[in-house]
Amino acid sequence: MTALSHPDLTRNQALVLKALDSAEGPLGAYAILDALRDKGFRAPLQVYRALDKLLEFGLVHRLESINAFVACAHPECHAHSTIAFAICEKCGKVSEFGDKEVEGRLESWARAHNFKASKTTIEIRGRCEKCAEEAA
Amino acid sequence: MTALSHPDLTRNQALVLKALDSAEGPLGAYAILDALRDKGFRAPLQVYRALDKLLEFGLVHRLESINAFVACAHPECHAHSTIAFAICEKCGKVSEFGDKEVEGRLESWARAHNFKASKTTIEIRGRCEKCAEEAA
DNA sequence: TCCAGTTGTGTTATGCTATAACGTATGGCA
DNA sequence: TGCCATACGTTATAGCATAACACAACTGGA
Repeated sequence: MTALSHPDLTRNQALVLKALDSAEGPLGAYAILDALRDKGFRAPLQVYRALDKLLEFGLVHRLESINAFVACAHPECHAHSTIAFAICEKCGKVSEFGDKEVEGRLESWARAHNFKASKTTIEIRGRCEKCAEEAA
Repeated sequence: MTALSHPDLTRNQALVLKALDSAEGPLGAYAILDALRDKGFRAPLQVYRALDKLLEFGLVHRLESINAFVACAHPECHAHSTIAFAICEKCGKVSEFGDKEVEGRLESWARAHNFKASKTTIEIRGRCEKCAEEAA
C-alpha cells in the first residue's frame, strides 16, 4: 500500500510495519504478534518495542479508542501535526485526514488556558460509506 | 462537585457516580472498584455495568486515551454533542470543553465522505497550567 | 392472579492489552 | 580494547474488559 522504506528500520521494526501495511485495517498488538510468529516472534514485547519506534518515526499511528495500530497513510510527509481518524466499526477501514481549522481551534484553546499539549487524539467512530448502506 | 441527582439511578450506579464525582481526577475501573469495596463491591463487572449506564445517561465520560472515566462537568445539560478533553499527564486534571467550530468541521468531513459518525473522541494530553510551570 | 419479559445484580472464569525486570548481543567510537 | 547506547529475547506480571451463568426485583398484560 504505502512506501515501506525508511532509513534505519531494524528487522523487527520492518516486519511489524509490513504486517500493518499489508493488513486491511488496524491491528491489535497481539494480532501483529500472531501474524509474525512464523518470522520468529514469540513475545508481545517484541511487537510493542517495534511499535514504539515506528510511532516515534511517524510511520505508524495508534488508535486510542480501539487499542490498535495502523500504518500511516502518508509516510513520506511524516508531519507530526494533528491528524484525525475516521474508523468504521463494521469493516475496520480507517481514513486519515488533517484539518488546519480544527488544529488551530484546539491550539488556541490550549494557548488560552496555558495548557502545554504533547499529543492530540481525534477519532470518529461510525460506519463508512459502504457499510452505512448495508446498515440494519 | 456536581449535582448527583438523576431520575432513576440504581444503588450501584449512584455509588459509582459518587466515587467519580468526589475523585480528584479520572479513575480507572479497578480504582473505582477498590474505592467501593466497603460498599460491597466485589467484581469488575459491577463497576463496568454501572459505567455503561452512566455513559448512556451522559453523566460520565470515558477517556479513551488513558482508559479511565470522569464524572461529566456539566451534568445538567446532558447535551450529547461532541466534547473535547484536555488531560494533564502529571496531576490528572481534566478540563472539558466544547467547540462548535471543531464539531462543525468534523461533521462536514463526515458528510462529505458519507461517513455516519456514532461517537467522536477529542483528547489533548499534556501539562496543565500549574504543572507546566513546575516542568523539568 | 399469574405469567412473561425486562432490567439489575452477584459470581466465577477468562481474554485482551501492556509493561517490569532480567540478561544477552551487537555496533559505533574513543 | 573497553565503553556506551541500542536492540533483542524471555519470563513473569500488571492492568483493562467481557463471557457466561444464575438469581432477584419490577412491570405490564392476559
